Amino acid sequence: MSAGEGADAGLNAFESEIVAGFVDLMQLLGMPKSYGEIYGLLYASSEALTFAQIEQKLTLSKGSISQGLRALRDLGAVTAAAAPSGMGAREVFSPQTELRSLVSVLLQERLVPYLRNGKQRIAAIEAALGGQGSSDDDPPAQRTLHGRATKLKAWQKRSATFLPLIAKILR
Amino acid sequence: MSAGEGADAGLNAFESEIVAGFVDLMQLLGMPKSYGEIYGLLYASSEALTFAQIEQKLTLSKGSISQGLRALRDLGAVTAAAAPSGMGAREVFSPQTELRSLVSVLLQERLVPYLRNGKQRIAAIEAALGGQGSSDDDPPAQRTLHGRATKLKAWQKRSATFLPLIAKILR
DNA sequence: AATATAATTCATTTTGAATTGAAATCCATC
DNA sequence: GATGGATTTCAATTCAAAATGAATTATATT
Repeated sequence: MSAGEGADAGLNAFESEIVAGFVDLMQLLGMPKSYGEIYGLLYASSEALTFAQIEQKLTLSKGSISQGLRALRDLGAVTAAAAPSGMGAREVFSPQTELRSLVSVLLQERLVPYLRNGKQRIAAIEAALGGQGSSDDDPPAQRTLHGRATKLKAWQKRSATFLPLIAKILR
Repeated sequence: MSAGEGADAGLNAFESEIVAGFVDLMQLLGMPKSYGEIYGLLYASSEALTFAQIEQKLTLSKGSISQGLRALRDLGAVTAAAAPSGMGAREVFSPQTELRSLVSVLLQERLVPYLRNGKQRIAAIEAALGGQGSSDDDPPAQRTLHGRATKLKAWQKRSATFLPLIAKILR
C-alpha cells in the first residue's frame, strides 16, 4: 500500500499502476501528466469510457479532461466514437493501444521542431564565424572554433538521419 | 536582428547562437536551461574559462553557475583544470566536445530511472490482475485487460534493449 | 423550437522547478 | 595562521507550465 503519489479516489490497483506508468512516460516525453492519467485510465479499461466516467474516476477538472482528450485525439493516441444513444454522453473514448506509434508520435512531436530550428541555427553559426574573422585575428583560436562549428554541423546532419531510424526501431 | 530570447549582454553572434542551440537541447532533454547556457558558452570559447569569466558573460547568478558547473562536471560534460596561478581563479573549465557522449549521458540520465521503475511496475500490474479475477468475473473484459498487460510487458522488455541500441546509434 | 445537460474555452490560480542572493565555507597568498 | 577574494550552500523568490472553474457554446432529448 501507498507506493505511488496522487490518491485518485476511484482507481483499483490495476488501474492506478497503469496510470502511474503512463504518467511517468508522458513526463519523460515532456507532456503534462494529466495526459498520462487520461490515457492510462483508458488503457486500463476494457470498455470505452465517456467523459463523465473519466471525470468520476480521476481527480481532474472538466477543463483538464477536455484539453487532455483533445490533445490525445490530435496525437492519434485516443479515438472517439459516437456514444450509444440513451446515455447522456455524446462520445466514448478508447486508447490507441499500439504503444510503438504512440511513443513515436510523442517523440516526434518534440524532436521535429527541435531539428527544424537546428538547421537554421547552423546557418547562423556559420555566418557569424565567417563575418568574424576580419577584425581581431588569432589563427589557432579561430581554427578551434571552426572545428567546433564543423562538429555541430556534422551532428545536425546525423540527427536528421536519426529520426527515421528511431521510427524504424519502434516498428 | 533579434532572433533569439534572453539578451545575455556580452555574447557575440557566434556565441549566442551556440548558446541558444544548447539551451534548446538541454530543454529537450528536460534539463534546466542554465546548464545549456554554461555548456554552450564553454563550447563557443577557444580557451578554457574561469568562473568569473562565465559570470561576466552570462546573466546568471553565482549560485546558478556553481550548481550548473557541478552538474555538468558530474555528467562528464565539462572538465575542470587547475587555473594558472597568479590569476584569482581556482580552476578553469572546458567542454567535453564529444557531443555523442554528452547526449548519451543526458539521455540515460532520464531513461535509466524510468526503465528501472517500469520493471517493478509491471510486476505490480500482473499481481493486481491476478488478484482481481476472483470477485466479479467478466471473461471477455478480463481477456482484454490481460492482453493489454501483456502488451505493456512486451514493451517494457523491448525498452531494455532500446537503451544499448541508442547508445550504439550515437557512436 | 425549447430545455436541459454535455463539453469547451480561456482568464485566473496553483504548483513545482529553476533561479537568486546572502551567509557560510574554502583556499591561495601574504 | 590570518586575511581577502573565490566558490558553495540553501532558504526564499521567481517564473513558466499545468490545472482549475465559471462562463459560454454545442448537442441531445422532449
